[in-house]
Amino acid sequence: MDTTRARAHRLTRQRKLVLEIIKESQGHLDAETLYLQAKTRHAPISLATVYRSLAFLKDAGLVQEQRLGEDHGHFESAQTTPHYHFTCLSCGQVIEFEAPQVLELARWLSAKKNLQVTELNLHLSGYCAQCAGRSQPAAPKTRI
Amino acid sequence: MDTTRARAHRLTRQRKLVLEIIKESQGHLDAETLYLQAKTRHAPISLATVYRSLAFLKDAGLVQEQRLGEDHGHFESAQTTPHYHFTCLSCGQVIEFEAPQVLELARWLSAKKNLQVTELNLHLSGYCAQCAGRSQPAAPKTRI
DNA sequence: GTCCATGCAAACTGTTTGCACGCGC
DNA sequence: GCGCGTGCAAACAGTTTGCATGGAC
Repeated sequence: MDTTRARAHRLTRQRKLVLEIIKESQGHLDAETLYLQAKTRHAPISLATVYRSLAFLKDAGLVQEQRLGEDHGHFESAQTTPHYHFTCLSCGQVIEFEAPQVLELARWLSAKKNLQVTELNLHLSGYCAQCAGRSQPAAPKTRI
Repeated sequence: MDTTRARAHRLTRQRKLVLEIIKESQGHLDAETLYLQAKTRHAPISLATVYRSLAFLKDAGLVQEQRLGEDHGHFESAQTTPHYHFTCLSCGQVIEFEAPQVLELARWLSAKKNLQVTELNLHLSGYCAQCAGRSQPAAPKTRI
């Protein structure tokens, strides 16, 4: 009945572990990698629990999920400064960058079309400085 | 040996059909919907062929794939003017919009970090004008 | 002691693939 | 008629879920 009543959540070893690994890695882990990293540590954890913990932490606003052009999700520690991602199609490295213009754009759109924007996802891909130097196989159909 | 030699591609009924449906729909179909629409027409086609045709057409630059925050892909006819998408989390409608600033942003980033950007994906979600009017269940954790 | 969280395995969704047949060229 | 495209079903990856047990509070 009382929907405002906070549910009793438990801070288990596994949840702490998942959050810890994400924070330490500083990167963009997928669930599988996270699971494997957890295994290399002593802690026993199952893949299902990794997913459940991630869902929990995401819901709590402690981690964020990203879709970096792959068919599976990547997770990173929630940050205060919004930032975006560039993925190199050749070497796979992910570069983070800030771009305040994006928020302006969101506000502009918000006002123009009267939308309430709650999520924003900007993802670029292409070739990083190093990889662009090497000869690309044919013209990498530049669509932009 | 001759990598520049064009492969002989065939324009089969199924491929024509897939392209036709995408063009007519004007929308953002996923493979399943596309498959069902094809079935309602006379044409016999399998889901596997839908995927294969989409891959083919995508490769040919005739259709583009979008990830609209869902766990599955959406496809639309390739357009000359770049545009982006907003998905309403409440009613599910997809709103397209143009935003030249985005390309400027990409160029800016390209120059600043010396990247070669070939793909750009900007996706917003939140609540549309109609849905934002109705009372939302609690504060829709606005992260932006 | 109560209940939520976990582990396991099975289910599930979206997508891809191997192989034999069919059909565009 | 050659060889690519198709259909079918099975395989696949990532993710979710049912149920019995375990552990946080």
